[in-house]
Amino acid sequence: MKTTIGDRLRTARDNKEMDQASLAEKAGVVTRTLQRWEKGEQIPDGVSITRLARATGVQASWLLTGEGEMYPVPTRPENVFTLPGSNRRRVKTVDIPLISAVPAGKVATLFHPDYVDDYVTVDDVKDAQAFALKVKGSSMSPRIEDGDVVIVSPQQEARSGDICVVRVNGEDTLKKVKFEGNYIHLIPLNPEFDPVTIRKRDVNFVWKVVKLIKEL
Amino acid sequence: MKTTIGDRLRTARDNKEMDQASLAEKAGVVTRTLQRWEKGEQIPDGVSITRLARATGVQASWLLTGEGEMYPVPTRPENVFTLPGSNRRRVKTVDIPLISAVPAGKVATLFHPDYVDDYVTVDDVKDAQAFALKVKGSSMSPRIEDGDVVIVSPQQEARSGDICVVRVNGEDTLKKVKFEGNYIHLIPLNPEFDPVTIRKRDVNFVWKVVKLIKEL
DNA sequence: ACAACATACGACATAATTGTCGTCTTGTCA
DNA sequence: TGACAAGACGACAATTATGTCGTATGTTGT
Repeated sequence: MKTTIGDRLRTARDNKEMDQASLAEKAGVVTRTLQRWEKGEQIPDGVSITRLARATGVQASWLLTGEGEMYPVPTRPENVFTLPGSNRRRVKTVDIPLISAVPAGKVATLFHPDYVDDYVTVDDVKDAQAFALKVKGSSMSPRIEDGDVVIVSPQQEARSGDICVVRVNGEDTLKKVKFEGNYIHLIPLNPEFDPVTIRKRDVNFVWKVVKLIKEL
Repeated sequence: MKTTIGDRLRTARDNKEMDQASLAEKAGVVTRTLQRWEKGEQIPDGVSITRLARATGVQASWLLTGEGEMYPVPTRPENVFTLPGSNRRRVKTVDIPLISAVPAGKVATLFHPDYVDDYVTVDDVKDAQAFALKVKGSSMSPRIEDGDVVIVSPQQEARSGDICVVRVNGEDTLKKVKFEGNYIHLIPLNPEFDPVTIRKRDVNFVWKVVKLIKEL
């Protein structure tokens, strides 16, 4: 069952609970034209598609292809502004969702509003999928402690010696990792805890920690 | 400078190093039509836009609006997921000067452009006089290490047990402080260093550290 | 200079889309 | 029941996009 642009347009309009007349007006066309689009009799041009996407709140690419996200993921706006002072320079900051608990399943779920508690603003994080986590437990103490916030960049490849968030058999830990063949060593910084060696196939993910924020 | 669909289409084609003829063929139109699109004389219909986006590898929504990412972000395939609206709330952020060296004299001097190397953006710092410092030395290791950035809030009163930037007889150190009568104990976290006890009148200032940012 | 190529654009016919008008159906509510 | 709103759709003219010429410009390599 493949959907057409017309079907998707209809869905988008229904979701917004708009009638044909008002959507057509926002798209800058008459009702009859919108009907022909919804019926698939004719194909809207690019400008109209843009207006339709805006008016219905869906993503233009979804309207066109049916692929990708129907509604935009909660965006993290870039706050770009100029700072005062003689050595003015542009600073690019990013808002990153702070997630209380990493739910089972997909990474994308993380950005679900239910899981996003808050946002933290940081400089210099390239990864659009980066997010923040509050640390629980003291296995990385004293360097990283309970309540600290770590910024995780799932797109960056983790290497031996990096501090990472690792999920093993459904359980999440924060450890220094060391790769060795098919095994991964998880090394707590806290000498009171012992290193653990696990098989790579038991690991659900290894996410590199790129920044640490500690409130004192 | 606002770009049009035509401009973006041209950019996308150039980036792919395709000539008009081959892109036009992939879009299912003749060269002349592609030229009119690039020149902005006419507007392609939805199906053509989809084909153009596919052929050039850019995102359809970028082609249409110029907003969002030009090229799709490398995402894990399992990430595709539809999200409802967000309950995002805005957080107030502050830009704080990052200072390389604390000069002698008043706090206000710190904000002189000559001393400001950079700015860091953080949430939740109430103190308008707050500033950031790069840590040198390892007396607070392993919790705070060389190269970490600390946010200092001179307006907050330091109490026993707080980690502070202390200037004693013109020298700056980062230590845990303990007040006791007319004396202050400066306690490094690093056990290799010894605690120091000094008289209060030898202390130029004690600034409380409210946040620590560590790049990994 | 010459050929080969990519690009640019005018002119005109054809095809597609859109606006306008009218009519029809369906469901809702007083 | 009648009035009304939302939607559906046919017909025709107006508008816009496209295809198919032809021709012109600039660049590259021989």
